[in-house]
Amino acid sequence: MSVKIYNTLTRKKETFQPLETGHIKLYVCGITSYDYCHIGHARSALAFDMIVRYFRYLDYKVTYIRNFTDIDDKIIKRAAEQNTTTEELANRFIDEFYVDMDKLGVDRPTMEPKATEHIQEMIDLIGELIDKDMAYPANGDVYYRVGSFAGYGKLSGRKLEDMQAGARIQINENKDDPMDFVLWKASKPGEPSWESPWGDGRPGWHIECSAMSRKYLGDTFDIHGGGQDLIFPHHENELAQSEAANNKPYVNMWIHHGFVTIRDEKMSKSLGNFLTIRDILAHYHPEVLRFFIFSTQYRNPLDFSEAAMQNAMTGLDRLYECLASVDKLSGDGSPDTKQIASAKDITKLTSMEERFQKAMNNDFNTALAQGILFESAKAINKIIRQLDKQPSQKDVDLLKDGATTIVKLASVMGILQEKAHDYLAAKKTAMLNQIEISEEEILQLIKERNQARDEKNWARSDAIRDQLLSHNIELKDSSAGTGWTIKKD
RNA sequence: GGCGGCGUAGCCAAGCGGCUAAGGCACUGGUCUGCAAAACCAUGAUUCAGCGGUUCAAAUCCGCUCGCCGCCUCCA
Repeated sequence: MSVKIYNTLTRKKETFQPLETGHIKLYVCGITSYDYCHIGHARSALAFDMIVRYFRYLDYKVTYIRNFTDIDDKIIKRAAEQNTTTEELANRFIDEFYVDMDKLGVDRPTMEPKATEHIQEMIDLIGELIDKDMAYPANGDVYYRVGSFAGYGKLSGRKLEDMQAGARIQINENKDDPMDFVLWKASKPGEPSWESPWGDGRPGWHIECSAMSRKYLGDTFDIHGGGQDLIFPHHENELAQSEAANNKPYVNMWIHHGFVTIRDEKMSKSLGNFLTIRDILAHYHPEVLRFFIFSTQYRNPLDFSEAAMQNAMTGLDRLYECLASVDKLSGDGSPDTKQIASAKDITKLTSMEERFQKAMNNDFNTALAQGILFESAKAINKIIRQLDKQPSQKDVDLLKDGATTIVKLASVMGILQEKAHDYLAAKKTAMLNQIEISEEEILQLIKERNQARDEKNWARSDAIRDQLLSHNIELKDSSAGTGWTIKKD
């Protein structure tokens, strides 16, 4: 089985084959750090976290580089507004980024280079481009000569003429051609700057990724990723710079994920319709956000809403409830009892991993993968419900193996990673804090109600249940006793 | 204006030429229960925005129309 990935460059799903057998080299554009991260950033981090986890699950070695842009116009502007340095501001929000990532359980990439720590590599790269006449200095700036690179536009599928026709490009008299883009910017007084052969200045945005990816992954590497909004101009320009400098293909496979939208509009800082990661985590368990994000295939738009988050939470709870009920199975089964699981349910469970891989191999179809988890949980619930007091060894093994496999597969998406009991208990505690009744009171009332039930005093029993219901507490009677949960709206 | 994507049950969402169109949420009926809840079982699209075409066969390929979204400027 091989992994198929949609490649932006060819606009097709292709069978993925790393350049070096068993070792995947991946570069992803990280954040520009000048503010808190929003859910769109979370989707990016989580999408590639999932992709890397899946490759590692398949036993690939993955070298994963994700950069920080810690110098650019917006950082300079924001630092000036806040009366601080670009360095302090950028580092502060890198720290905040890690706070969010750690809460979300995002694995750290292999390396996270910062732009400001690779100025020399960028100057070297720009120098090579000038030597090849692919770039030219002008009044302290350096520009890339777009017209000299034959492949310009191949990633974003644009023709140079079309771009010029509808272009909204600022007039800049330093440029030979309006489409040329900046590699090095002369600094204005007071701005952070670095020495260069062309005078004091700072790098343009696109050159940093070309320089850092080359340093850590080489001239040509397997996968380059980012959001769909980076295709043009950022990735188009990176490709132009790197291929012109190295005379080699830059990247084999380009992966671009879709946006998070709100009311079907792109969430972005410029539109102001964004929610930060910490806004969400204040109200939802991190796994709920992960579950929500993976409920749609990574390339499709994902519309954020409270209803969608509630939906995700209900689904996640259901899976945890299933795992918890398997955990409750005590001891070993009996070798003498007959197995009651149906052939169909046995197949559902034993084929789970194979079906999961098939889904994931098809361009990381996490939506389908979640469906497979639900089908498996359903089969488990069904078997448990039919179980005798002395369950058969075969059934117990099937259930425990099924639950173990669910947890293992879910780990690719970073969900179901808590002990089911702990997750459900923590949830209960969190919910208790929102209502005006203590657990002791609840348990006392349940005790009273069970006494009433023993006396068949149904009026009293129902009154207590209604009383608890007025506090949003729902009761669950079972042979094992009476449990309770917080009612969903 | 140029380029790209999407339109599948009440909502979310798989499916990418051929098994009864996954799965989740919601709804309804049943089993269970003193009654409930949870769980389980069952039910829901003769049909995939519309219209044509290709094919023995199309939600899936092609064309046109309608609607929505994104990129073309910093943006995950």
